[in-house]
Amino acid sequence: MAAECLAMRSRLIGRTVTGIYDDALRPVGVTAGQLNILAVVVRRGPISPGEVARRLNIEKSTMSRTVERMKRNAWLEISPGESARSQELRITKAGRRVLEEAEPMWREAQRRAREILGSSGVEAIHQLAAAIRERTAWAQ
Amino acid sequence: MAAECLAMRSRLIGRTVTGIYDDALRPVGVTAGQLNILAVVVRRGPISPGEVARRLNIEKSTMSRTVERMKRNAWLEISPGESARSQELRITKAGRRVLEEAEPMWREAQRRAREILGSSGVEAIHQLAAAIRERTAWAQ
DNA sequence: CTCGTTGTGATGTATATACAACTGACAGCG
DNA sequence: CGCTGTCAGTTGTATATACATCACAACGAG
Repeated sequence: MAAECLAMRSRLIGRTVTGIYDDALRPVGVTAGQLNILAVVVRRGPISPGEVARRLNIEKSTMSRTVERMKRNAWLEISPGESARSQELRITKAGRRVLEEAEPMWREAQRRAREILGSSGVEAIHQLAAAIRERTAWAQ
Repeated sequence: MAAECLAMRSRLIGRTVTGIYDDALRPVGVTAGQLNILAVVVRRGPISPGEVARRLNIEKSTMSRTVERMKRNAWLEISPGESARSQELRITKAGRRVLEEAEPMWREAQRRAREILGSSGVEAIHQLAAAIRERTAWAQ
């Protein structure tokens, strides 16, 4: 069982790859997940947490807590959105700085990950992720 | 960046696949990771936590806490090992029962996961995991 | 034998994650 | 207008995970 469990194996891959990025990003103190959120927020201007979560296929509760940490770090600014029940996220100066500092490191991590996974591995991951996102799109 | 980050994508895959197993296993109250530990312990007789962790490529601290939970559930029994600094894990009757009940569900989850990932996806995951394990073997 | 090193686990602290339950706000319906 | 259902976000609770550090035992060199 342990020799073939797909859950264990895909988590192993996830842990390993995440480790590469988190190692690289440690000097900046941002995680891969947080960096991706920053990237989405900077790109899409003021955007609601829920929208970011949908774009990144993240649970809303995970998003809520991650945003909280990023706000604590003053990387994100949160203001009430159009309707009183929604919010708007904006990147702050500090957030922008983090993003700029982190980008080359992210690039380096991406390079190292490619190296470790091999081009077929990289392709497989992109393909699988795309398939999952498509499949989940229907649920949203 | 968000469109191509390998860390995000591999974690997405891991989350999705894990979700399939955890859904299937929920009635028994065991997670995929715990089930794998049970499988290793039942197979390898009395075995130390460290050894299990090495076999499953799990951090020793993660292992320590997972074992604690499984002990709390009375699925595992912990006794002092040969040397005073090591321990021996044994599966209990309750643990065996869980394993038996869970196995068909695990099989079903595995089937569903295969279905979702497709045969090329399954192959890619096995291949990547194998490569990572090999690569890490050197570090151990 | 003593000291420094290494192996095994435990623990502190922090993030990511899930699911369920909850709150508040809105929107449509009767 | 008042209900009812839905949407956005939060919070409770639990697991998985990482890294650093600690405690302790065991081992090996001198």
